[in-house]
Amino acid sequence: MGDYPSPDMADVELVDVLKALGDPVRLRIVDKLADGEPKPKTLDGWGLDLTKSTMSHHFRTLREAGLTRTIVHGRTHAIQLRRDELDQKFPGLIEAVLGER
Amino acid sequence: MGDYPSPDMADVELVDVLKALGDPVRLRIVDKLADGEPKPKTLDGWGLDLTKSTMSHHFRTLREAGLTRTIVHGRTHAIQLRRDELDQKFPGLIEAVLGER
DNA sequence: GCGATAGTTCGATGGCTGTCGAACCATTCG
DNA sequence: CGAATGGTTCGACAGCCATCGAACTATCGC
Repeated sequence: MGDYPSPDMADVELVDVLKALGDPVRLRIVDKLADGEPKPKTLDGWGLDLTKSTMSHHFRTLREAGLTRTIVHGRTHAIQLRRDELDQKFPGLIEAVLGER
Repeated sequence: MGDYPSPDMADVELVDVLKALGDPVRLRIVDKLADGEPKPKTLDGWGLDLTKSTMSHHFRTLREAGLTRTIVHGRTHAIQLRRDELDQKFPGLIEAVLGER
């Protein structure tokens, strides 16, 4: 049973969010998720040259930190930024982090 | 020759700022610096039960990440958030991080 | 059912990092 | 000068973490 629980936003701590964002790979991933739409994990456009297992590790870290949710769809997974909830809990944070582009 | 160089804000990378903030001790320190005033490193009010050397390590990390500057004043040091520069380079970030209090 | 595909998990490895105590450095004050 | 004070630096240590390859799980399509 593939089960990919995201924490309740009430339990999400700012410091853990910041720690998750304080890695170049994960910051990049979050950046690609900026528009709020779910993106397949297989996306070529991550622009990252990493193994499947390493990507999986980062996806998990983001999810457990409360930044993303995983949407299972058959044998493929999509990942989505929890934009609304994050904006409510940490106003301005996501926007600031996605800043310049 | 006590020299405590802060990096040029132009060279400061967002991911390094986030990494520096992604630690409970340093997030706390930054929080205490919120008002922009220099605070003595000896401040009792940090609320942290750590050794001198450990505090020194965190102060250095914050400075090298571009978050703070050190002001030497005789044999005492003060630390100050680089609020204006940070606001200009990463609009909204500091405010979002200082959020709830 | 069987092969292929999407993804996770596990174990190993090397590097980074938070913490401490002790030694050291610089400045002030008597 | 000499002692006390504020801080840094160094070495050691333990725990964490990014990365990889290999093994495993589950689903789709023939």
